[in-house]
Amino acid sequence: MEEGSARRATLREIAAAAGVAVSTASRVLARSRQGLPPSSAAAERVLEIARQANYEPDAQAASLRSKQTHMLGVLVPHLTDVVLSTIYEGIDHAATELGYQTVVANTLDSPDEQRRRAELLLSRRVDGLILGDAHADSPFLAELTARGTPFVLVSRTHDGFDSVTADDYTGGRLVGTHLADLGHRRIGIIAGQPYASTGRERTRGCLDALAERGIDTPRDLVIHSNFDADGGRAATLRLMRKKRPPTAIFAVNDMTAIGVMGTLRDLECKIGTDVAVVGFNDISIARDLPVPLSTVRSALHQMGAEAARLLVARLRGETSDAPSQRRLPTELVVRESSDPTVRTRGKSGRILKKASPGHNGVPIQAPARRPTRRPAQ
Amino acid sequence: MEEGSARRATLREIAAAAGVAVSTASRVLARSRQGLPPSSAAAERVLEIARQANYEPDAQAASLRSKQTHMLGVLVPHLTDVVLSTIYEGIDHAATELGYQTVVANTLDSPDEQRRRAELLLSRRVDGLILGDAHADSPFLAELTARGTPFVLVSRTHDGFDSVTADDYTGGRLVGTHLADLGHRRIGIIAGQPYASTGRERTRGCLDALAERGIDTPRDLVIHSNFDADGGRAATLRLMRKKRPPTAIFAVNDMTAIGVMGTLRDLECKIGTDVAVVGFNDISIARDLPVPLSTVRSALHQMGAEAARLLVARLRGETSDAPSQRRLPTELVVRESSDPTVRTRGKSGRILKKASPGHNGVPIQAPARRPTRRPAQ
DNA sequence: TAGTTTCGCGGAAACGTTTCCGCGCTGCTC
DNA sequence: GAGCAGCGCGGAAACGTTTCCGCGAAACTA
Repeated sequence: MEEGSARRATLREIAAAAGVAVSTASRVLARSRQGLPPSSAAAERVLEIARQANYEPDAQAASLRSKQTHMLGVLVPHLTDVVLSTIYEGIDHAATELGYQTVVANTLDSPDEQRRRAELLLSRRVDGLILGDAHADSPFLAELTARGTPFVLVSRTHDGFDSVTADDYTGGRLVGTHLADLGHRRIGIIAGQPYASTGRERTRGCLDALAERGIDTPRDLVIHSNFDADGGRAATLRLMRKKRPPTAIFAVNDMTAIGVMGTLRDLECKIGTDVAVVGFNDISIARDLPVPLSTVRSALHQMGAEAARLLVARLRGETSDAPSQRRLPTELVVRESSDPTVRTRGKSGRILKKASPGHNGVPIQAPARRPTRRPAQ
Repeated sequence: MEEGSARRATLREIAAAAGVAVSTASRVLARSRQGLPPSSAAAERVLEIARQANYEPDAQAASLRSKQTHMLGVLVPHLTDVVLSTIYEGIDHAATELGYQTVVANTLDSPDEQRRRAELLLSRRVDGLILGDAHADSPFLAELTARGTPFVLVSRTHDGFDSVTADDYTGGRLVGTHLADLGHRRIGIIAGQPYASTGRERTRGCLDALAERGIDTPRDLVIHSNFDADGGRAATLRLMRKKRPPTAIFAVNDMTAIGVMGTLRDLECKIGTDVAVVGFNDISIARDLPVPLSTVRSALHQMGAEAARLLVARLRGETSDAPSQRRLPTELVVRESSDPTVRTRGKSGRILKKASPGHNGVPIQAPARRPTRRPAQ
């Protein structure tokens, strides 16, 4: 093969050069990594020599002995989904701060692939897992628990396990309230996949808020779909082809909402005037779209970071045993896709309605807005 | 700490149960992993016992001895950029097929962070690196070569090193030709960061194609920016505030183009009519936008996959020594943001112009399109 | 049948760390 | 000044695998 490959210095060499035993060198370097100062002349010598030799411990060897890899495995449905990649960036950011590295894998939301990739990560001996693709009905989480593998859910939750999510239910309520206040009485919901807690909770929140205002939503206006633009396209066609199509559509995901808008445009509906559209997550392009998208902002980066911190706390045994189900607050961002009277120029001029964070089941007091004319069908 | 943590079976235990030496067990399993059938009764016994015990070799221990981790490190500016995450999915897909795992890290396009993360990956003893964030002027690549670290560039190229990119120059030419054919004579280019070969090549291609048609683009119409929507916003404001603003804008990146469209909307310009907009990459939402975006399609997933395959080939010493600079063909996708007469409904109805792949410097023969009226102002 | 090659097996070393254990030294206390 | 606690050091084992080496049996050749 190649001749290059400048061999990295080994601990044995450092120790020999400093005239100490390798155990001593190991201890000195470990202490220095914890921020402690060298405690003897020999220790200083070791540090200096290591620095000069550009020594980096071999993580493989270290973790073979210590049984700790300082790696976290992350499973997500799709990194090309900006929601998940943002969460992952948050995970990686917090993990790095805590001295952990992350390894991520796509599972395409397939239970088989989820198992395969988890097994692969576990054979790398990751210290724990962060799962962004929890399925409502899968026995996988229970199996992991039985095996004693530490893990934390993110984005989607599941009873009985640690999780960090947005307050999806309350977020859904915000949307229901908003659309009702605008005068809508017939609202279609594109609810995502039934196995994802995100879509379920957001849908439930919206339906509850509507019901409290005397608006009953027939079953057939709630449609399941993929969490991408194509899912939004397909669902929109089904909704708009009904005898009495909705005057507003809530897509539980911004990408889906973009598909909705694209399809409405194709159908020559004016977005926001003929049909109101609201999404969820406030991904960065939402405000940059030719018709800016109303949506519910959720703290995706923070969500990932919190999940990583929770997992590391578990690994360190710093926490109580009860499952921690953290729900991050959300806020409604109104833009022209639901209310054309809101002119949002550049960065400013947005209207936010904050939810009272994490307080499920209590109606949000959103300031009543003037009911708009019922949109032409 | 915990009592759970069902210990995984070790090779020693498997060997003992089968009544063979661990070296034998190791060989048998290695052979079976290569698809070879067991060659003796003892071998069959080992395989059966391993299967029952759900045995998975400890990757740490294996690579400590064998000096091969079967891991590839991937560095990208930002995974939240769908261009990079798509490339990464391609990398991971091909790597998995070849029996490699990938570890990815964000570098935020910062040279310091690039170094830090590369070092971290290397201390995990990854077998090689795939770099998606090559900087034009950085000495980093030469250093890696000097150290004998195998690597391949993706998305951005650099003289003298392996790379897999889109044929950015020809892609840029397609845009220049398209806009000239539409009758535009004053075209703004939002060129991305000067250190990225992508933006540079695309810009150069566009300028060349225009120049060949007698259109000279003043320097001040070429503006550098970040590769995101905000970059597009800022650059558009600068362009449109000029005494003689352009009638068309080429953003070398779709996200940037979305920022352009958002800003044009704020300025009350009609996209495609007042000002034509063209992006680059054809990310999936381009066609779903309320005003569908004209853009140049590049094979991002394939690009990542090719990069992974090239790196693995290098690792296996299967290739010649000369640097391989692969350029994947691109094609123009015309939509309403540059040509409102193209009505693209749903999935169909798009017009594609293919580039002759990889043939730099030769004018593309695009069918001449009727010149449109010069846009207002 | 004897000699030679082939082949698979077992033993043991090796990979680069961390951690356990025992020992000697320092410094304190009485 | 003697005894004892504390501390840091060196030696060595351990982590779980792969790979080298030598040996014996089987298979083939002459």
